[in-house]
Amino acid sequence: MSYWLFKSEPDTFGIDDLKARGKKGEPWDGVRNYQARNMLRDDVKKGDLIFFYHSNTKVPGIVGVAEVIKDAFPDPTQFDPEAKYYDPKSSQDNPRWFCPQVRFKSKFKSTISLDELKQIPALQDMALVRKGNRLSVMPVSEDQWHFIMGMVQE
DNA sequence: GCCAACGTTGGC
DNA sequence: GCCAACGTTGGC
Repeated sequence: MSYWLFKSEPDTFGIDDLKARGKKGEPWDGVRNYQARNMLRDDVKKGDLIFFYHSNTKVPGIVGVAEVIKDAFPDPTQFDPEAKYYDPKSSQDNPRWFCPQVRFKSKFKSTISLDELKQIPALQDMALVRKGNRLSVMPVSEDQWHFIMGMVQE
């Protein structure tokens, strides 16, 4: 099993939105970056756990945990001319973008802020805390996962 | 809202 | 294949 961190803007789709989807979860669609795509398509697997990260908000940080309930499949929004994430260069025969299905697992009592994470020496290898990083999907090591879970308030 | 960082596009 | 122009991300 692997661990991940997925970013999302709470104004667009936050952890409460995922919670509201209930058991069936939500396709993690709209990712349009090749590095992130490759991870979603090749490495993110059913059963993996995800830190849900809120970006572009007052206090950016990890707000809870989600789980992958289905391996990635072609992202339907790339084929829909009406969709924000429509990609005219993609085709049904040769889809370019993929999304796994994810489901809400838990929400932390308080956000583990980016600011806090940056101050922890054990987490300096995380892409998240490195300057200029814009990846919206990134791997989290088992050690990092457990360390961060240890910061969660009861 | 600003802007640094970085990815993508397209002319050559 | 280079690289300038442009677009997007995301912290602040």
